[in-house]
Amino acid sequence: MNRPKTRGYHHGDLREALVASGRKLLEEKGVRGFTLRECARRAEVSHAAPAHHFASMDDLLAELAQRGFKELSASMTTEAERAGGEATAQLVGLGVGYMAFAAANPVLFQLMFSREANRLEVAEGAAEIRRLQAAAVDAALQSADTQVSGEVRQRMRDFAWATMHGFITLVLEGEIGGRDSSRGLKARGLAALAAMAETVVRSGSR
Amino acid sequence: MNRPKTRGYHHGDLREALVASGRKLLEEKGVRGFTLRECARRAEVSHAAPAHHFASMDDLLAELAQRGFKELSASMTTEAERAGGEATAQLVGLGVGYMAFAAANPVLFQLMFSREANRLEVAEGAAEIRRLQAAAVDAALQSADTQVSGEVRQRMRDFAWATMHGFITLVLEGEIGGRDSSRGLKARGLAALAAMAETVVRSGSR
DNA sequence: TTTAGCCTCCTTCCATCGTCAAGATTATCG
DNA sequence: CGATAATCTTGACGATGGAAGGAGGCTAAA
Repeated sequence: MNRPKTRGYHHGDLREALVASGRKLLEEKGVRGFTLRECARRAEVSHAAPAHHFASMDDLLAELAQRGFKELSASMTTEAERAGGEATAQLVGLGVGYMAFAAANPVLFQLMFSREANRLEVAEGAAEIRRLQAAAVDAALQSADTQVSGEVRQRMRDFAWATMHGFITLVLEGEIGGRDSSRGLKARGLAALAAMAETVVRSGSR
Repeated sequence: MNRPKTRGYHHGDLREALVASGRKLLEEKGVRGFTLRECARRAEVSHAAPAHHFASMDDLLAELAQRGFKELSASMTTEAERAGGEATAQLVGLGVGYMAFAAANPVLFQLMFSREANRLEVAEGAAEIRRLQAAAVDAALQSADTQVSGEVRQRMRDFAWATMHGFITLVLEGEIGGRDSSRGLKARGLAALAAMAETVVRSGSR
């Protein structure tokens, strides 16, 4: 073993080390190439050590997904604040934060929204995203100062989320903007978000 | 072995049998639970037999994805024809076919659009979908009898695909309509598609 | 300070997996 | 009929996730 002598038998903070190495490994190898043993290897620990911190590999993945959702909502609120106070601008801003996170963590994003990581704690993170999104849609609808039925509001929430989720998903899968520059892709994403926001407010002023 | 005596040492059509059992297995166990050996087991064949028909497991998955794309485009064109001749109706119809296929084959759909199955033949299938989609968007734009720039047309293609892909994706991941009835969900999907189509034609009449 | 108990980590073991190599069996075609 | 190719089986290898039990180090009570 060539592990640093500064640490002895005990690692100190293996749990965090596993989360860190796991996250890197995930982006490198993809969900299917992810391996608990390689994870332990990178933390310079035996292959059975992780069991004391995560009952199974899926537990580690769930933890990664859960933290991912926290980062995702942070990225969304950050971009929304930067976008200013107007309702549609905020809605677009949320989408920008959403896409920025996904682009920076493609595999983690895929994992977060894969049915296989659908535990309770993870679903909680997704619910927070839904709340952010719904609130922004509702605000945009209200800014168009016409009352709108509960059903239309629900439909616009669906629609708004679907558009922003679908666009970035297709980008990550290589279906949109294969040989496009990052700059050009961002513009296309913004255009999709703008079309989405416009449709939302228009449905409220009718 | 209780394999039918009608077949001896040779299977007869192992390739097709593997494709069939593989497809079932995929939906049952998910992408991560998919196993080449279990696949061979269900075809009542030794664990190494598949190697003569598929060089690796990914080859089998690629074949499944490729066939999936053929079915997907068939489902889309079928629904589009049923939708009648109007351009926006056709656009919505394509989306209905898209969602119907995805709902009927959730895991396969996920596989088809996962970056891991991104071989040349599979990408060809995805390109066909893109073509269908793009043609319908262009037709809808043209029906709004105003000329539109190439860039706007591209953006509307993005937008339209993103909306329909995003909606069904979120449904499959359990993020939309968790405890909703199938009927209700279909209505929500149609509403999203309608909002999308309306936005497309509106961008053409301005 | 000593010591008992607990937490962390390691080693070993098992069943399973994908893939490869070699042998057995059948089909095909000259 | 006989040889060649295609197909399938058996057996093996390295790697994986997980379980079991032992060893090392920490902490708190005595």
